[in-house]
Amino acid sequence: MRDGTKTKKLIDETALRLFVEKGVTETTIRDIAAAAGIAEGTLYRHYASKSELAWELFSKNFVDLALKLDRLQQGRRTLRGKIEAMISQFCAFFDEDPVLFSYLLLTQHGQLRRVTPEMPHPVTVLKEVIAGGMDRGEIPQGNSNVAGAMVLGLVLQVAVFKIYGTVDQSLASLAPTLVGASWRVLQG
Amino acid sequence: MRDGTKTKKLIDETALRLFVEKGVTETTIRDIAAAAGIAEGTLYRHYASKSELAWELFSKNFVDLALKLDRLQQGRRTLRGKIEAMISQFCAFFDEDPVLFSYLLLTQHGQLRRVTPEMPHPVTVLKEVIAGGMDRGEIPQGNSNVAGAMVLGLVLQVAVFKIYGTVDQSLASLAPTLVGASWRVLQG
Amino acid sequence: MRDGTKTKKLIDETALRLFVEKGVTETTIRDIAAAAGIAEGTLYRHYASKSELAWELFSKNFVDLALKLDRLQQGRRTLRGKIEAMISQFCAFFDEDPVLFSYLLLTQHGQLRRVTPEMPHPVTVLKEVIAGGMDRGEIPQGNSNVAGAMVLGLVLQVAVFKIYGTVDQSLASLAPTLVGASWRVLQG
Amino acid sequence: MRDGTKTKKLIDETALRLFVEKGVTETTIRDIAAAAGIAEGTLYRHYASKSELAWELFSKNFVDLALKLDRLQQGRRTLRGKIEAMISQFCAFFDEDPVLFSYLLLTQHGQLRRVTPEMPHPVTVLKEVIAGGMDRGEIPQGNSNVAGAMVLGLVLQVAVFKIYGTVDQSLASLAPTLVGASWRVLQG
DNA sequence: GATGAATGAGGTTTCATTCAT
DNA sequence: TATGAATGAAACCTCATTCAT
Repeated sequence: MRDGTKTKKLIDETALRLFVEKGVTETTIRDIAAAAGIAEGTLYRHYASKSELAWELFSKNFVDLALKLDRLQQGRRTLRGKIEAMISQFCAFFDEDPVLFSYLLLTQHGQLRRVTPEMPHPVTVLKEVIAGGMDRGEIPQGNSNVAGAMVLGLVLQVAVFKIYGTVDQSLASLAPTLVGASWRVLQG
Repeated sequence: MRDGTKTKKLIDETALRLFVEKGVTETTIRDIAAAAGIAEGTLYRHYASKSELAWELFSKNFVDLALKLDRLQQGRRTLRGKIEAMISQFCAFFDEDPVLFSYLLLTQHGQLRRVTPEMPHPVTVLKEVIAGGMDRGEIPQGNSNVAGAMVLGLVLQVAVFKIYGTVDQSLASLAPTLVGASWRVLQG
Repeated sequence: MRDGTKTKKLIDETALRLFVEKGVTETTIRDIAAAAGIAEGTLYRHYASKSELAWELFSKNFVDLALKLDRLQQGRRTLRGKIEAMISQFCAFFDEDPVLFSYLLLTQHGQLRRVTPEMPHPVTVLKEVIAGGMDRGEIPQGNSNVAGAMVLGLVLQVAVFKIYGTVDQSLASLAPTLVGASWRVLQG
Repeated sequence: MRDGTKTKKLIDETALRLFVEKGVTETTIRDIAAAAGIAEGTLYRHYASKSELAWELFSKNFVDLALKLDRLQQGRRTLRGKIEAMISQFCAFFDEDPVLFSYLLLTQHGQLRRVTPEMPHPVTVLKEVIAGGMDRGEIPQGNSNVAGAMVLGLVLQVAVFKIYGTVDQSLASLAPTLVGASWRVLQG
């Protein structure tokens, strides 16, 4: 019997690439099928609809990232250590699979409406790590939502510039800079 | 003589609001016409196409922002002053017209492909301001693209959190925090 | 401006004819549009979907028939008179617009699931007329549902045979026969 | 040796039930396979196509009914006896397998186009029985097609009401009523 | 016989745009 | 300038059927 797993993986990779290249709405089922070398109907054996495909691609990896970051954070004691671990690993993940991270970054606003509060969320992880640091007196007290947003934005915007080619170094090589800057931001 | 200017303004406001609420692709000409209380065909008296409408709404305001920021920056001597002026005015603009800024922020990745290098660009302004500060020795030398990205991201992500309701203060009230954090970031 | 009323009427007539000729599911939007000489999209200016079209064609005429029968029935005093009026007029209606009645008869089981109890219903009219006759002692007491079914079936099956060509007289010419038979049925 | 007969029976029963519940066109091969717990492809080991399945289910049972009715009719001398035997047995059959009879009744108009004149047909049996009665002077002369339609409709519509729940007695318990009414109808 | 992934033709529907009024 | 019915290309999706296992 033919093995569906391989086909599904092919669909995932192809769709991800096209979604990043042209945007989700601009990518048609035909595009994906043609690029993957499968029939249009085949896609529907694996996903109920195009938006389900876009959503699964987003949410699976989004949750996955949150869980990974959380695990990393838990491996360190201090806020500085946690920030260091999360940022440098984020950079490493990004460099490993830039297409995936482009997808997560560029389509976030389209998909984020569907994220439920129960889903593990990278932003929540970061926010709570920072709040913990404030509680332990490692950094001054402050609004952890705002602090989280600033650290997050600082890192993500550099990633966006990398995607657009405005920045050309690898993210990993910029990790120390990002960690340093984040740390200084938190000294508010 | 029927006053086309009023109709155009109505279209602009309605489209902007719907684009933010549902996304550009998800908003149909019919939606806009219905919400504005005009006929579908009328829209084409004022814009050549839907994407022209989306683009004009984006580019006009985007360039306008760049020019405003540039004027502000020119009114100050020091990098610190320039940063202060730009960030606090950005916050004020945002608070004045959150819908417009939501549009600029949330649809940026869709429209940015069409931005030409000649167009005045907020990012360029910021980058050059920072480069100037480095040249004048006000902050340590470094990669001004990366530094610009970090400052930009820090501010914009707080704005995004404000849009999503994660942060609830006015941006203006957060301006000093943002300026302080930006300044510390630049001490790389 | 173009007048949509004419187009809608054209759609109605064409769809009705094709639905009868080939069945609702077997008739495609393309078929209807081609036969009516309009674009496929045009149909959707007048009906939200194909099934909405099929349903409106059914329910409007179904309710209409019920109301007409009820009005006829109210014009007569006795059960015999009411039955006479309803059956002979039903036959006249049928002869006038056999396509419409074929549609009502042949698609009834597909559409009947959507009929709500509040909708005026030919069967209800008939049943209540018969129940009234029983109450007034014009015919023996009995189960008015069963009696209604028998009278209804007797008339409709002849109509069905007429549609299939098994019977070739006009229904109007058979009306006296149907009235007589119905009356004898009710002497249960 | 795997027993294909069992699978076929399973398909038949499942398909029949679903065809009645949702209609033939509205039931997919997938529906049937899922409900029967078999693979989609398996169905094609037993039937050449879906419409073949629907047709066999219809025609086999339709012809079967015609033959049974004919045998019953032949066992009686008088028209009254023949009518009595056919109607009461029809009621018994219906009560035994309401799903099957629902299928025959509700899908008849879809399948009837495919019935050939050579096929034994319940309507033909009934018509000829009535014609015989007229010939023997048991009932007044008349149009046997019309008379057949009336008797048929009278019985079938009660069955339809039973299917829809408007009538709740068993058909068998209504058989005497139906026979009596039919007999009175034939006194035209 | 049985499986179920894959096919692809064809269906329904959407929607930016045009054009007669 | 404004209208809104009409267009038609193209999107998404369904599903009977095939075929490699």
